[in-house]
Amino acid sequence: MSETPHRYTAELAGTIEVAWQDRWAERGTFHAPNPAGPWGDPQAVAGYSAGHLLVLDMFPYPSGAGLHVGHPLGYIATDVYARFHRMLGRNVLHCLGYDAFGLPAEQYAVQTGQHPRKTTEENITIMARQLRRLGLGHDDRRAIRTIDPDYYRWTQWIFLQIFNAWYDPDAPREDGGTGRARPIEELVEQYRRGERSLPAEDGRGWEDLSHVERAEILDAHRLVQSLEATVNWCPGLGTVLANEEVTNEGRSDRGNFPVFRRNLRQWVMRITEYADRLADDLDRVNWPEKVKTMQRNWIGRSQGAHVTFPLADAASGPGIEVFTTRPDTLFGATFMVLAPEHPLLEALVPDGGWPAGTREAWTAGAESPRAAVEAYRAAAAAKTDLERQAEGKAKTGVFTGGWATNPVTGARIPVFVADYVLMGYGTGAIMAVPAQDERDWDFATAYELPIVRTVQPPAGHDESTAFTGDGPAVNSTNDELSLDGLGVADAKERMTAWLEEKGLGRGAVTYKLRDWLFARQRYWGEPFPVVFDEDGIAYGVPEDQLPVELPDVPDYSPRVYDPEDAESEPEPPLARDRDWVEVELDLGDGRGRRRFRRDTNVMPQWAGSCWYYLRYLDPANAEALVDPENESYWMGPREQPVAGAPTGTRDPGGVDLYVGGVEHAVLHLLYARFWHKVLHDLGHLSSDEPFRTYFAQGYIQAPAYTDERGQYVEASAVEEEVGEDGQVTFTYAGRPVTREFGKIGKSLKNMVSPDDMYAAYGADTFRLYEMGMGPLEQSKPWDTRAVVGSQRFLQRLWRNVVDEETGALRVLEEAPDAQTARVLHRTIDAVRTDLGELGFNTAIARLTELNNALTKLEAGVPREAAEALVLMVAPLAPHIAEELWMRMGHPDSLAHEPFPVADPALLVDETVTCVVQVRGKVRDRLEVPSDIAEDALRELALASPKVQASLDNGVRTVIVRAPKLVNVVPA
RNA sequence: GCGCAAGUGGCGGAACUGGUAGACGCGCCAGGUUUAGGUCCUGGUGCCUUCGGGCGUGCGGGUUCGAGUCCCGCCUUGCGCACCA
Repeated sequence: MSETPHRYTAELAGTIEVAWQDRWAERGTFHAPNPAGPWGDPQAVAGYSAGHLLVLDMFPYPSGAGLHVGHPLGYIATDVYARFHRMLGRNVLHCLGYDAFGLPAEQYAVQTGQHPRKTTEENITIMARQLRRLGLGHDDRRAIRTIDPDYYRWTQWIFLQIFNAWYDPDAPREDGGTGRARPIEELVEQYRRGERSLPAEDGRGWEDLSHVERAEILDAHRLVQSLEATVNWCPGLGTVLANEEVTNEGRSDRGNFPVFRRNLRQWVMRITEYADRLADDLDRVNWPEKVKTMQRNWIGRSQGAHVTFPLADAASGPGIEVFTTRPDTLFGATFMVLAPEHPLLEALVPDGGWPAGTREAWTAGAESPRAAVEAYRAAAAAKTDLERQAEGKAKTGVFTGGWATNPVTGARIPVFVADYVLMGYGTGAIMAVPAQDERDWDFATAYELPIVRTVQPPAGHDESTAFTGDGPAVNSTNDELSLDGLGVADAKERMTAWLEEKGLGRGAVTYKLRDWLFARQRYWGEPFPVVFDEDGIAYGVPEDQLPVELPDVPDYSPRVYDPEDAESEPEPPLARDRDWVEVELDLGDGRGRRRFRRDTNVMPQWAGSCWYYLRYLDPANAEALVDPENESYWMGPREQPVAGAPTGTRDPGGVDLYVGGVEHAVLHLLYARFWHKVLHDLGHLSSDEPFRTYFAQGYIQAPAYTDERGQYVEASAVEEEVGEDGQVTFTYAGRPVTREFGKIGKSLKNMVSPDDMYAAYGADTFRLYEMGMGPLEQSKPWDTRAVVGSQRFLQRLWRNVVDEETGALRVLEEAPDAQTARVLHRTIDAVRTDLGELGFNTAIARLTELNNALTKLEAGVPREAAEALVLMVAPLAPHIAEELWMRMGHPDSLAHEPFPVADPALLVDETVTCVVQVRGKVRDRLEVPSDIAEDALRELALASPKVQASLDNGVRTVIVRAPKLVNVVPA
């Protein structure tokens, strides 16, 4: 390579980097002291004048393929931020553990025919080595792993907390709202004292009930329940999945297998109890609006009313209950629609032929309502979600033969069955108001149904369409009630009040959010800390018997099926281990040792990642999942609410900065918030949200190439050529290929490993390149060729301090000249601001300018400037900075050295360039004193010959913005 | 279809509350070091130009002394939601 022996090459960088990584580890440089718990060191904590900061990365899953250059992006960003704040005098907690249970780990193990623990641990070893080589300033004592019994013991403990809790919607909260989780014993106490009436009103008290009866009552209140429910069964994975894990196309998030609806008994977490708080508290956190919107959409809260429509022909009966967000349009409800799965259909359809008033279009050509409805239901049941979607928005349906009564008009209205109404939302039945709803309009026009406008559309509204906007109510009067003239909001209120008064309906809120299906019929996960007795009653395993360890089984593969086999049944691997399943335990309930059956499901991957950040705070604590003092120190609410929060909002506490990809916007971020709130309600946590500030990082994309068949070819073997005409072409093995940019990975054959970067450039160069590419939130293309720019920066920095020939120090023991001092302090000022705002790319640009300016100093670089530059580079490229700092005579690490502070006096230049414009176009530039008076500047500008030359007819106005701009407006 | 972002040199990207468009880097061009290539160093680099200047931030309008930035309409790309009553 180079003849100069002390040149900053990749080899030298590698030597320096590994040496510093060892020193940091030996010295425990990044150990953050805790105020309490097993590592409690209150004195050390008190030594931090500028407070504390908790920085967090999304919990990584150790993949079998190793890291690619996209993975470290966020880790580097949080590391730079953490190191910067450490230099500002804060006690910074930053670490990283491993989310190692779950489907991908298990699939990888099954593929390679090895035990998942073995492959997972090997993968962790590889990943830990790759990450260590990056030089992240992590507190390595806190590198927890979800698969360790010491960790999942607490995952199980949290499960039991949730299992042994119920949601009391009337309990006051300290934030002024009502509704919170409470220990189930408090519910038992209420029943025992008779403060709460028992469901069966047969005069018996709590003590008179059998243990089965009591269990039934309590189980119906628990925040984790075992329910017979419609679940997403995925034969290809051999397990059921949560709604969040099923894509819009009705396939599994992992593996893209078909998912079928089945009724099965499963564990369900009652996240819906928290729907309101999960939606409302988004106002209190500093997150990207986009992610907040995604969570709000997923929760899908809508305000409206439940209204009951009596059946027209039955003397009595329950009627049809609907949910509507537009009770104001009730006068315009001219028909009703039930979902094909609606349970009332059976009773509603009359025997015999079509009733009087049936139109030809309603019958689908069938002989009778029963035949028509049965055919329609069968057709709907046979359709997958994908097929329903493929049919677009064309409305189909048939008349049920049944009639209902519009409760406000008294009109007899037909009841249809149609698949545009979904059983899974609201009540599975709607009142159809074609005039004010596009879907109902489409159906009404297709089936010749009446349309009555009850909101007056504005002039110019297309009369062949529904009107869904605001306007005065019309045609909305009966003997007791008139909405006419009212706006939508007032009309809703009036109508809801009237319905409530008449007992026909009541205001209601519905949610799209469903309860969280929590069990997986797989092997590689946390066992449920639950056992069943011979009556099928579930008991939590006592705390002192945790963890329930995952047994080693000879056959850990899940039973998977033909992905299309909807009729297959889940079969958990743990069920095959009879010795484990059948167990004799003393639950400590005074009934002695009894025989039980263990739960053979395991928890979903989200379980371990729902709370890992809490364990980071106190990983060695054997008494509690986290010492309350540690939790409130690191995560407790702060004085100030987050930026942009509505006035009066209180800070919810939580992690100070969370960085990760937006793909977890709904899944992980929602589940973790839910668990956190439960633990908060039960008094275990002072914070009320897990992630106060969340930053969604962009992705690094890399070029991928396809050949003429559209197949991806190995990107690293593609050659680039610039033709005579300047056109760039790409070839692979001599044949032309087409370039695109996409996610880095095996499937696009465009892997770039950080290991290659360490070898070719060193970790500092790699870090600098990733941080300099552009804004953190943006996705941007990887370009290995461009990495050299970052290396040149570090080589110049090195040369500014160290003589390449001799290795001797080159810094001058004299003060910088005035100009250098100005550049230095302007850089300090800018870099401080940029690093605080995650503006790493602009910080690097400013540091590059300073570095280049110092390079040009013939005599050498003054120590003051060199040291400040090294300290400012330290968060970004820590190894070279430590090395130069040491060579400049400092024996201690610079990790806790104060970050340079700009001298305000040096931020103002003596002279500035003033731009002189004529009609907004630049005509001249003048060097002027920066404190020049407006009048003097005006004179100077008008005197400019270039300005005079472009003024023919004199001057109308002169706008002066001293000292930087003058704009002359000609007459 | 609805909603939200974003469109700036050959490329990644700068530009604070409207005030010098293109910081910094890649690439490219020229020169230097080197036996040569590469590395490295120095300088140049938006486009056009008759060398006066003209034109330039997706397109078309507008507000303003002055617009990448503000307003209106469109186009493109990306993301999210998608019969949610």
